[in-house]
Amino acid sequence: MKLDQEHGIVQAALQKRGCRWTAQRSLIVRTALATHRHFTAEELLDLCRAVDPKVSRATVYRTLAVLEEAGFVEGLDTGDGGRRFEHVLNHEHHDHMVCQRCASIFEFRDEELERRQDAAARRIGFKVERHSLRIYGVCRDCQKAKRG
Amino acid sequence: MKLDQEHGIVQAALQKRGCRWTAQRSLIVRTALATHRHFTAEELLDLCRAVDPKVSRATVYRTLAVLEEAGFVEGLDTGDGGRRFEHVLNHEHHDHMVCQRCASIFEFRDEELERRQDAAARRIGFKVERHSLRIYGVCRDCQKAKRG
DNA sequence: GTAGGTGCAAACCTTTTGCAGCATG
DNA sequence: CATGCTGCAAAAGGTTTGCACCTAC
Repeated sequence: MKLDQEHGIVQAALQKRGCRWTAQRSLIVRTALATHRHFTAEELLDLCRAVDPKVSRATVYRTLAVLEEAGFVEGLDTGDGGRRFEHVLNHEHHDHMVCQRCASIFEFRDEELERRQDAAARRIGFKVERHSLRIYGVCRDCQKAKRG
Repeated sequence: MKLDQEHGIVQAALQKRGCRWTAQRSLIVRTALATHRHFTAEELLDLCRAVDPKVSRATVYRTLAVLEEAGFVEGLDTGDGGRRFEHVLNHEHHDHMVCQRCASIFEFRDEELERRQDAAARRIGFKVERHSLRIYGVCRDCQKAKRG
């Protein structure tokens, strides 16, 4: 199963970084990988607690921080102050369009966009670590709904 | 003076929206317009209190929300959970590079970037209202500092 | 006069932290 | 068996809200 494989990759990577592999981390990682949505920390906590009710909130936050640092998870601000995460394993980098009406998130990618961002940074000697591009607006369905 | 003129534009626009023009709003708007930095709500509060010590925190937050809705102010997440604002009056749109070491913010603009974003949105029928592009990394000075 | 704005303080929400006990490597 | 992880609960930080009073229109 693909999930087990990914789970193994994360385990190996974290252990290589000197982290211990606990039952909680295993559960949190598995749950995060299995979630094909952009989740909040609280949502992830709930999902984990459905399996093991005594996982603590602090552990979820701490594990998310580790995963983010290791590059397996990426945080994105939703523009309204909220924070959501997505796992990026076997997920090539992409940007997001966020519908302001239904909160749907659409992913897209444009190579030329990436290149030009790098070029702009190079121009002022800025070393890029990551970037975040979000386009806010109204998705096709909500435009229709409004009219209809 | 340019500031007075801008202040007048904001006043007119807010009144047209049915808002009342109070001494507090006037002060908050003037202060925000005069600040040529990316400020937090708390910093704006402090600046206002330097003039009138009894301006309340709630009023600053409420006014910032109105200004943002009216398009005079734009919020940007700093990537570390923080939120900063900038006024966008007579300020053409630009994107930001945020140094993760010294927190400096560099503004840049690339027409082709804008065009390609619009094109990507059009492709899926998404109506763009605004966008936010932030590049995180290390600025030239901090790269030097690290080496030196 | 009335709807909207204000100040205060408390509530809220999300995230972080201190600490004592526990389990991994 | 030492160090890192966990759970708990409390603290922290930023933002919002309820309410009574005030004021622009």
